[in-house]
Amino acid sequence: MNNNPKILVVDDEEDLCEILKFNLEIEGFDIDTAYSAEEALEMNLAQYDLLMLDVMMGDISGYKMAQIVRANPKYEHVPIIFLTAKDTENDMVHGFNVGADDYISKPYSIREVIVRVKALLRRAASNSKSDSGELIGYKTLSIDIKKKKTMIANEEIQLTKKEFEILKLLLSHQGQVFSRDEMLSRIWTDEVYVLDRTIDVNITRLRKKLGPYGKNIITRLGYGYCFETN
Amino acid sequence: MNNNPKILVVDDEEDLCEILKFNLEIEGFDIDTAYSAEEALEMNLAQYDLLMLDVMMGDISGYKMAQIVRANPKYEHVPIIFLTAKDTENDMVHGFNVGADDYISKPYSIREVIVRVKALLRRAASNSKSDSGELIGYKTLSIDIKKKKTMIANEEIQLTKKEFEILKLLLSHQGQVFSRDEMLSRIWTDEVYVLDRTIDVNITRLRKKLGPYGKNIITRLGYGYCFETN
DNA sequence: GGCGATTGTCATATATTTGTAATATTTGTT
DNA sequence: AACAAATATTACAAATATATGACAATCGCC
Repeated sequence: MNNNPKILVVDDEEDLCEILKFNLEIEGFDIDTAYSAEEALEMNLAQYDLLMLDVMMGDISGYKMAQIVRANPKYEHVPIIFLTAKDTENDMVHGFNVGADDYISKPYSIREVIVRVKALLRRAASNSKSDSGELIGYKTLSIDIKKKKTMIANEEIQLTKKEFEILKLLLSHQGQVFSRDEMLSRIWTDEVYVLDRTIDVNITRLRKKLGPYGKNIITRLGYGYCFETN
Repeated sequence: MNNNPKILVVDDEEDLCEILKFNLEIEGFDIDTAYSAEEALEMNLAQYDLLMLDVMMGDISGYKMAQIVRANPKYEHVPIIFLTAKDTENDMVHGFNVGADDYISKPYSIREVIVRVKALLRRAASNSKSDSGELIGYKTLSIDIKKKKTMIANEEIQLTKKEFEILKLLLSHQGQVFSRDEMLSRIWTDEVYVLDRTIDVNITRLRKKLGPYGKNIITRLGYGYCFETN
């Protein structure tokens, strides 16, 4: 498992998908492709750091897809870039109105796409602490995202990957409740199918290792878990 | 003091500054202007939600200014948009490389500028606000949707899932009456069939937990329940 | 391929929520 | 005030949800 940004490219012109995939992978991104909005909407979109949508596609246009994505609380935060041949001002305005973060009209150069993708990811990352590589913490508990290290008052705590990922998620959104499904889609890769109860077990393990801070991971019965700051 | 986003426009063509100022203020932004990078750099840039920089300016170009801004930890997070007549791919790439979040080349339409500004602010805001979940409330009673938390004057009230969902429904439509059937279809899953009387029982429980605010959940005989603001 | 660490599953124990039914109270109407 | 209809309350049982320990499967690494 690596930490490259994951991008989903959705375009019904398979050649264009491949060209983008090829070039963006050179830049160090992980690219998945879908050849229709329908196909894309069946995927777990929360796993991506960015969606690149073609506007003109079969039954569901890129605009329509963006609206669907933005209406789903699970996905609404994922940045969206439109790629399109349409180049009137109205189209662009419409694109932004359905929630685009950027809008690139064809013919576009690959370099333009790359720098715009990077700029968007840079901003998205700098604002969501979780990816910034900075320290996240609460009182004497802190985690270092880049070093994958967990400390309690200068003592290092050995967490496994899953434990660390769960703590990272909860700690970087203190107070926010995450359902088991949400945690599964954010932390587990989608090829893997595991039971809800797996979360419970990992939470138990995490709590045990966190000692006194274990109490801060609280159960919202019927909803999920959160890290509570008291 | 209001809460409009504050934007600084830096351009040595005073007319262009004024045009932007005029149009963006119509959209509800607070605009300050500076006619050179030197002038802008003497201001407290941290107060702004966005910097709009012309690339071609006197002694210090927009690019140079962006580099200076980005190098200062106090300002580095402020989003930057370049406005420019330069329109070669290299210029654009350079703009992004010095830390731009967007790059708009002249001739640009005011509408394009406006939607791009909005998109950028939307993203910048959505990420910083994302942890302080949606709050709904009445007087000292408030609920946090993301945290699934209920507070009365800084005291947390422990509600069960059904109680919380009922309160959320009533509180987010204050004054509106919901029939038992409506509440059943909104809060209970389709597969489950429960008696109308179940609602009554849950309402009773909720009222008890809400203490003084229990009185605000009132019964419309023959119709249902609502949260009354008195 | 084998070893140790990690991770998932299951079985079981425990805790909490929720629905129902029986009973009491309120409300609107006459 | 009396009555019927609607709602409130209470207690209990059933249904759900979670916690945890033990074991099995899997992964990563040499």
